[in-house]
Amino acid sequence: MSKAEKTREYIIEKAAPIFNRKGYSGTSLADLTEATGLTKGSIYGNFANKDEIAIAVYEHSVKAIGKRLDDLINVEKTASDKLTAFTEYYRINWKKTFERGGCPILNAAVEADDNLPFLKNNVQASIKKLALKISRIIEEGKKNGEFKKNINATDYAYTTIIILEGGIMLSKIENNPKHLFAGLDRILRIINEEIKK
Amino acid sequence: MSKAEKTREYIIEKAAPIFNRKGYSGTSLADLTEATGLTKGSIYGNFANKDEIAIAVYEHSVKAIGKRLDDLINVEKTASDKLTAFTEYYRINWKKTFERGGCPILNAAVEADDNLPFLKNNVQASIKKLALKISRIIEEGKKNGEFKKNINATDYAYTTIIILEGGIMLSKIENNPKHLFAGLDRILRIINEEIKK
DNA sequence: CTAAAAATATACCGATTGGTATATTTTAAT
DNA sequence: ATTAAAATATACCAATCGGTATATTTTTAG
Repeated sequence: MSKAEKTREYIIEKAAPIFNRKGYSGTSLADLTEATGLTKGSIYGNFANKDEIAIAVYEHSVKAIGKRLDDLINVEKTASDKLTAFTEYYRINWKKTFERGGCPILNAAVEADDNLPFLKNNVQASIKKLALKISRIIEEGKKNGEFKKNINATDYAYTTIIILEGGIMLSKIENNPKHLFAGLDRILRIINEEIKK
Repeated sequence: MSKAEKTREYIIEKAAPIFNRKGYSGTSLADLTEATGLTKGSIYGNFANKDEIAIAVYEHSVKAIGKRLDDLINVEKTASDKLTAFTEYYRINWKKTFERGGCPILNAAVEADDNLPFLKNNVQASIKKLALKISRIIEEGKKNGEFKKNINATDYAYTTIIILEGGIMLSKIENNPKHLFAGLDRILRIINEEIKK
């Protein structure tokens, strides 16, 4: 890894929680020079403009969560346990997640939809990817006999995301994890009552 | 109503969709002078600063939705029909709502939690008010024998909000109402299967 | 160790930001 | 119709915005 590549990653890592907390419009380049200790010249030597930083930061944040989710999911054997592990991630990490500004997908989705066309495709793609991660587990459960065969895996994947993100939003603004936990409980209940055989 | 009061309301009405679409940080005073046709001097003659405009706009937006919800709910007799009417509001108005930037509560919650302390209390209060609106209907149903007596009305109210806002977020970024509709269906299913006797 | 290349810092740019003092116009009571 | 008060417009402010040309430093290949 060249020096510039290292610097690029360093900038992304330092910028990630700032963009996630303050949003794209709310984050200035002065915020980034302060957080990194670098100068504008150095940052713009590694990124063409602010948009490019925001995209790189968003992709980095989503990828990091995906990896941490996979680490938890992949140790489980059954589809049911994998879905439970998915919900456990948020039960375990809510505090750290909230400190870093909450769910990057939720934050970016709400800011980007009307306002940041350059980021919208990335957000849409990351949501599709997350839905695919969940629906694949459900399909796996259908195949190995754990789950009902006549259910729509994609629909349940999106229902899971809806409840998860709604719960994060509510818990974040109330500064209390109980709504998120209630959402996760609701997801598990749906799995037990509607998805499991 | 004095001239200034009229101007104040006029500014709020014109500013509301702009703040909702572009967010607080993303909305400039130039946006507001352009949308109103007024000058900065006139706007600042009616508001002390940008924060005060944002607060007034937020309160106006939430109040307007509350009123429209009440108009739909109050024509219904049973608690069950009132809750259905609540969900119907979003089925009917999703398009107009999306054009105006989506749900003000969701948007403000996501931007305010880390970033806009001056608005946070208002968002928290409006969510509590919405939860109360729903839980009162549920309590009404418990009293008149429609709903089970042993359920927690507040918990179900917050579950409703979680699913509603999660569905709005997803549908908005995908520009497709299906996720919102699926959320509303899920809310009605919960009412039928868990709340109704 | 040297020298070219790559990376970073300095110093600047015009435009825009939120905000204000003051001048002008409009409203409304007499 | 007159006039004081209220409302709005004009013209400005310093600070910050994203961005860049260029100088300096650091890295790295030979």
